[in-house]
This record gives sequence, structure tokens and C-alpha cells, in this order.
Amino acid sequence: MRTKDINKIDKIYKASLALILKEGIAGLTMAKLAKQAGVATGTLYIYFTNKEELIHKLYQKLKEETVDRFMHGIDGKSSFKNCIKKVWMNYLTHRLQHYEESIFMEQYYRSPYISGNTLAIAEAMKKPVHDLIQKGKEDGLVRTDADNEMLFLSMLGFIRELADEHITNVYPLNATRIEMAFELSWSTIKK
Amino acid sequence: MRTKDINKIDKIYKASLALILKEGIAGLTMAKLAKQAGVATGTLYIYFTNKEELIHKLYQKLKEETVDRFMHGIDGKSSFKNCIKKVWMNYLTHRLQHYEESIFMEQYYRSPYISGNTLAIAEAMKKPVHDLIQKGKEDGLVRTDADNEMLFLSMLGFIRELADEHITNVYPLNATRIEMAFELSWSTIKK
DNA sequence: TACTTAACTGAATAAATATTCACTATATTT
DNA sequence: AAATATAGTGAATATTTATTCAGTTAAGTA
Repeated sequence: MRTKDINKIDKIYKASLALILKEGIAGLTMAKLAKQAGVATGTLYIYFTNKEELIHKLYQKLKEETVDRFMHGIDGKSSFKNCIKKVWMNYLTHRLQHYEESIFMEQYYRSPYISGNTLAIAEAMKKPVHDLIQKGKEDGLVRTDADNEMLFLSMLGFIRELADEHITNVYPLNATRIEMAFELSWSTIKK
Repeated sequence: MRTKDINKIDKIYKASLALILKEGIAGLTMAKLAKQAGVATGTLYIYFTNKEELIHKLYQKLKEETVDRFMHGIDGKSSFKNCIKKVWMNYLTHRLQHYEESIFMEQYYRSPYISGNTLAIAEAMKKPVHDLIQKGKEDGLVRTDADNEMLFLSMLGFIRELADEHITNVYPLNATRIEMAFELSWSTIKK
């Protein structure tokens, strides 16, 4: 018997993200999706029982892939500032290299597909950084007049904004600008 | 002859924003919209030729309302820091009090309805703040190692993040927190 | 190589949604 | 207060989009 083509499911996910980036979840139709992925509409229903499941599974998959990208490469040996920098860069890199995913995620939260639970990612993303900031405070390196969440938000918001402007070509990033941007974030949270 | 009910068009806009906040542009149907606005589906077609026009007109309206909210209340008499603070607060206030609109705007940019032009708002928003930052640099009050756009993005991103977390009840704001948040932004840009 | 079985196709069908239209209600005009 | 013209209605219709299914293809198996 013929086996399922494991690449096909990935092509479908990729095509979904590409289309959603251009026209939003609102604009995604099964016909367009099939065309973009290079399969017949019927094939979509071999891998997913319906459109709703397709969207949910895409979300699930991305969620799992995303969560541990953020703390990647953090060891106990670097200085505190370098740890923060590493995480900061991880966020920015994620946002730049997986921009389509980020857009999908944000739309998903405000789509008719959302189903109660979720915000899970947001929370999973936060924990390790909060811990890091807390440690910084205890070591006297981070300002203590603002709470951890606020310091975190100041960094995350800036990163999102930078990535958006880079992708839309309004403010293209380069190594110097990224370096500078991190230093700004650092001025915000340092003691 | 009977006249058009001027309130009706406004009810339709309001209902659209409320529904889009909950289920995204993807989830907006004319039937749901009519119900929420308290009119018949046919009535929608008296005020708008079709759904597409409805979305476009809503965008237009909000755009006009939004642009000049940001520089409101700025005079030449206050200190530089107070001017920046005023603008900063205007942004935050806008984002909090017109949250539904902000969400719609962001979805509109990535919807099948977008039609080439736009990004207009983003640009209109920026100009006055850039000018202000520039003046701050010339007076030696703002750091000169980062360019105006980057300093602007650091403030805007933080504000967006704060508003989002407040609305979703993850990090509710109060006067103290807002004060603190502005001081963080100020540490970022000050000389 | 023939056989089997599930992947794959895309036109046909079903379901959801936008839009129209014959009709009714109501402000304004005379 | 009658005439009139447009607002307003919502069931009927058109359109778009999701989903199915009868038929076809190709990978695995004997």
C-alpha cells in the first residue's frame, strides 16, 4: 500500500502560514491553500478532518517548536548581562526568522478558532526570563523599583516592534542597530 | 420622506469593532453584525454597498479620528520631559480607551481587504514624536548614540505591550505602574 | 509481476454567507 | 391629514467556500 507523504503535511503548514501572512486567517480558503501547497482540495481532508482542525494542529505544532527556542544556549558561565543578551537575541531571532508564525499566533488568539485554554505560550515564554531578571535583582545588577513583569514587557515590546519594522522594511535591522537596540534595553533595566 | 438615522451608522461601526475584537475579521458575518447592531441585514446595505466597503469605511473613519489624538495637549510651555510624557500618555490612553480599534487596525493590515496604499497611520503617528525627540537631542537631553526611529520604537513597543497585558488582564495597570513605566521609558532615551 | 490498499484527485454536493428585493413603516412636505 | 419618498425589514436568492466521494494512481507486498 501507498504511504502518507510526510513532506506533504509540512507543505500544507508552510502554505497556510504564507497565505495567512498575506491575507490573514480571514482570507484563507481551502481552495487557495490546496493550490499553494500543490495538492488537491480532497488531499487536505486526508491529513485534517476539517479546516478547524487544520488551524488547531498548526497552532499546536508551532507552540511546541517555539517554547524552547528562547532559552537556548544559556549556560551558567556567562556574565548576567550576557545571559540577558542571549535571551534578548533569541527572542529577536525567533521573531525575525519565524515571522509568519508570529503573525499566525497573534491572529489565532483573536480568531473564531480559539477555544478557551491558550495564552499558554505567552506564559511559557515568560517564566525563564522572569527567573533571570529576579536573579539579576538579587545580585544588585537590575533596578529594583520596577517589578519583573514590567521589565520583561519593556524588552519584549521593543523587540516585537523592531522585528515588525524590519520585516515591513520600514526600519531594516543590521548588526550595529541590533547591538544598539540591546544596549537601549539594557539601560532600561540596569540598576 | 424619512431621513437616515445618523446613530445607526455608528451602531454598525461599534458592533463591528466589538465582534472583531472577539472573533477577528475572519469571524465577522453580516448576519451576526446585523444582530449585534440591532438592525436587519438589509439595512446594512442601505449604509454600505457591501461588506468590503463597510470594512474600508470603518478603517477610514478610525484613521481620521486617531491621527490627531496623539499630539493633543502639547504646548510650548512645558519642560521637554513633560512634553515627552504627555505624548507617551496620549499613546497609552489611546491604546487603552480605543483598544477595539487598535485590534481592528492591526488585523486590517493583514486582511484580504487591504489594498496597496496604507501604513499611512503609522507614518502620521510618527512624525510629531520624531520631531520632539530631535529637539530633545539638540537640547542635550536625549542620548545621541541611537537614532530617532529606534528611540521611538522603544517607547511605542513598550506601550503596546503594556496595553495588551492590561486589557487581557495579565498585568493590570494603575496610576503607580503607569508612572513607573514612563520612568522606564525615560531611562531608555535620556542622555 | 500481479495484487492490494491507501494516497490522491477534482468535479459534484452541501453548508455557510453575502446580497437582493418585494414589502412595510415612518419621517417630512404640501 | 393626505401624499410621498426613503428608511427599514427579513425571507428568498445568489455566491462563495467547505466538504465529500467515485474514480485513479502508485507504493508496498507476496
